[in-house]
Amino acid sequence: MNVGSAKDNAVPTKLDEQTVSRAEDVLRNYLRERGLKLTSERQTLLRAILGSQEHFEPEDLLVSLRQQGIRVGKATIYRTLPLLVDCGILRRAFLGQNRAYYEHCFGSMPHDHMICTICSRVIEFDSSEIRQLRERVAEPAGFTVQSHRFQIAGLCRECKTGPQNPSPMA
Amino acid sequence: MNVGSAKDNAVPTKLDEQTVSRAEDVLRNYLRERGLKLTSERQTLLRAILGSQEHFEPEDLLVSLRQQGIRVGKATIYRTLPLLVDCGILRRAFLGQNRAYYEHCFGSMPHDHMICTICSRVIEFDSSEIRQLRERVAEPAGFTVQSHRFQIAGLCRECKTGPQNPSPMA
DNA sequence: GTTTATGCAAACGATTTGCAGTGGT
DNA sequence: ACCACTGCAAATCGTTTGCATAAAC
Repeated sequence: MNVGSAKDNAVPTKLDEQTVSRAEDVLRNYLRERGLKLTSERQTLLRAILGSQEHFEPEDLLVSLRQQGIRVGKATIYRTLPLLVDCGILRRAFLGQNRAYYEHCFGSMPHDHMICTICSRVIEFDSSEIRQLRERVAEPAGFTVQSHRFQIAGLCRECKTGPQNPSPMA
Repeated sequence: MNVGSAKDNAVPTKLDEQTVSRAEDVLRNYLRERGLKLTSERQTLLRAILGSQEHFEPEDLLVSLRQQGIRVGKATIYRTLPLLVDCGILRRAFLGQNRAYYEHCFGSMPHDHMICTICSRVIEFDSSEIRQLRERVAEPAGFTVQSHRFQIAGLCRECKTGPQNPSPMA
């Protein structure tokens, strides 16, 4: 059930070129449909995002790219991320407190997050049960589900014995 | 299963004095335990919050109080809300995009929210099933649950036939 | 060629913080 | 009296926007 766990942000890793080009197709179609353009910056960002295995903030992307000697304007990043969300490549994941966290969801198993209130470690878990539950809950209200966000705050195994931290869900 | 629905923010309503004084006790104890003080501003805010039946933002509180001719500094509000969250009277609820939403949870049934992506209507629903589910999911990871946040985005009954809006979960 | 995108820097808006004065305890 | 709290205004910080230039189509 546990899919993985994470700590660092937006660390670029080896890319599956196959996946990249499939994602690029998705993006290309999405853009064409609305008369938008597939610029080199958008391709760069798409690559960077698919390469990141973790949750990241817009700023992380900027830094990560700079370290690779690639310069992309901050505004471009902020303007591009919503596009990628909209075409289903990216999703906004859990929120720390009042800032945007993203993770790519292209080809990855749907999941949600547990976040340790002490060490901030993030543990992912399969969300299929929640997916069923959300339908069951929405139906009697005549509500049509588009998406959900589910996050659990608490103490991870390692922090359970350490000093307590009361803050429930920042 | 459906507990209610909401639209406007922080509209003061008639208060159950009994509830107010119980809540005040909770707050008083919480403060005393850490050498903090029960000021008149904190009492004012507690009252205002208990009186609000809806989800609200810090700014809503400020405005609502001003309308009643009560002046409380914005900073005081921002400094007080986390205290109330910490002592369990308040909770941070769903987040629009990157701002803080609160609702009081003193004596109210635990619930989560469905939010219509078109009209922003909020529908509350009982969260007991989610509470069981979160334990089931946390246990194998050795994770101790403190709290969760669950929100469903989609189309409410009324908007289902109106113009579509793609944005999944802002 | 036309139109959308980029990069920069300025603008924004929510939240936070420093500080002098006020008020619980 | 002491120390925390308030209010104000200034400071932060993530995010958005305006505009001149560059790049897709």
